[in-house]
Amino acid sequence: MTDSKPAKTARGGKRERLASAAAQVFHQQGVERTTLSDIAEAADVPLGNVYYYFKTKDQLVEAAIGSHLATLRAATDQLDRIPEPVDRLKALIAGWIEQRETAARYGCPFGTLATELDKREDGLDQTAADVMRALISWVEEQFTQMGRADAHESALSFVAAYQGMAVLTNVLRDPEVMVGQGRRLAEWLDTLERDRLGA
Amino acid sequence: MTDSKPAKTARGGKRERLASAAAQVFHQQGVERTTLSDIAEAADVPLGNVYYYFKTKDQLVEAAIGSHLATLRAATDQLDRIPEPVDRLKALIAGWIEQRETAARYGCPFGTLATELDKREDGLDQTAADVMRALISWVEEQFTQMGRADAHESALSFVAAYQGMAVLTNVLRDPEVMVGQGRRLAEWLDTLERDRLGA
DNA sequence: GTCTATAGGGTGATAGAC
DNA sequence: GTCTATCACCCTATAGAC
Repeated sequence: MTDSKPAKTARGGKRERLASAAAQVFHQQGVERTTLSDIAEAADVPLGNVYYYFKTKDQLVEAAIGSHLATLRAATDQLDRIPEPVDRLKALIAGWIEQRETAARYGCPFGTLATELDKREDGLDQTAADVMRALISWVEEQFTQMGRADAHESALSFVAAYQGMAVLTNVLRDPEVMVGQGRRLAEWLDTLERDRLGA
Repeated sequence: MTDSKPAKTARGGKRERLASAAAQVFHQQGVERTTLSDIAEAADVPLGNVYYYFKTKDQLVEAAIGSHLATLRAATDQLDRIPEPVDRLKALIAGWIEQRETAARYGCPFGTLATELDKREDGLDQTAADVMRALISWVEEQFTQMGRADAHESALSFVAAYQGMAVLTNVLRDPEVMVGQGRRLAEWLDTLERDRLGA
């Protein structure tokens, strides 16, 4: 989806550099406030050259979404090595807490992008929705393995809790919100496990 | 803050019309994608005339935030008439669920605005943060009246849960997410009350 | 007070030299 | 394949007629 060119890209992988620079700058400035020259500069590529790799700005947005999906895949691949599903979810929370300073300044890298794209009327919002669905599915699988009958609803609650605490952390500009709310989310997981073992 | 002009506004309250039109159009299109002529048209005011009431686009953003604060105040004033604090929170959730179709299409009117403003570096994001704090404070007061020792943290969780379900409802374009997650949030309130009465 | 016409600045996109 | 120069457009904001 991201790099299916007939093996023409010479060296340096400028396309990847542009895609990942786009993801970063979009996160910090938002899509609308970001100019192509901002991205070119961040990727250290001459402005006019951008159009050789991406014909439109929207294609850069699409590439940025792909970049987020790749990041998600890499993260869940790592988490899947943890034996217990509940610990995988806790490790995911720990990762979010680690990113608290970034979240306080710019919000969730993917959530804020998806929110911005949802104001538009083109199909880009659906591409973003697919990434969110991928996260929810992975979380749902953990709840299923934990033996929860309401795995899907629980997964929605779990991801919603994260998105919500990211919004508050960002709006209040307070990384400690992420710490405190992340802890409460982890405690909720403990409650679920206790109920399961107790019943 | 919104209308402190020396009683010059002739008739019709064009200033208020512009402020509330701005809030609505910003919600649907986002601030950056909204032009002054979009707002002028929505408020049924000639484009050039906008500058008589607001010298810059940023002042319209500020007015829109003020409009959201007024909406919040009106809502909590109504809710305060309900005898039991837990029922006030439940009524708040019910109101959010009622707005589910709008949330599915454009997200939380205030949360998405605050998120967009947080990408900027001017002080407008702090004005938005004040409104979020006002909501959290009101919710916290209800938890305090319910006898919760962790009223502040609970209020953050409550508002975060709403913001999160609004994000998912919006990104997934599915109003039913708000229904299902709203119900779970209400059930959590029931759990708290049961624990309190049981202990 | 109200509105029209327009200036001024900046951005996405293209043509074509190297 | 790589990059520079530039076009064409749109939007904010202003000057000034009514």
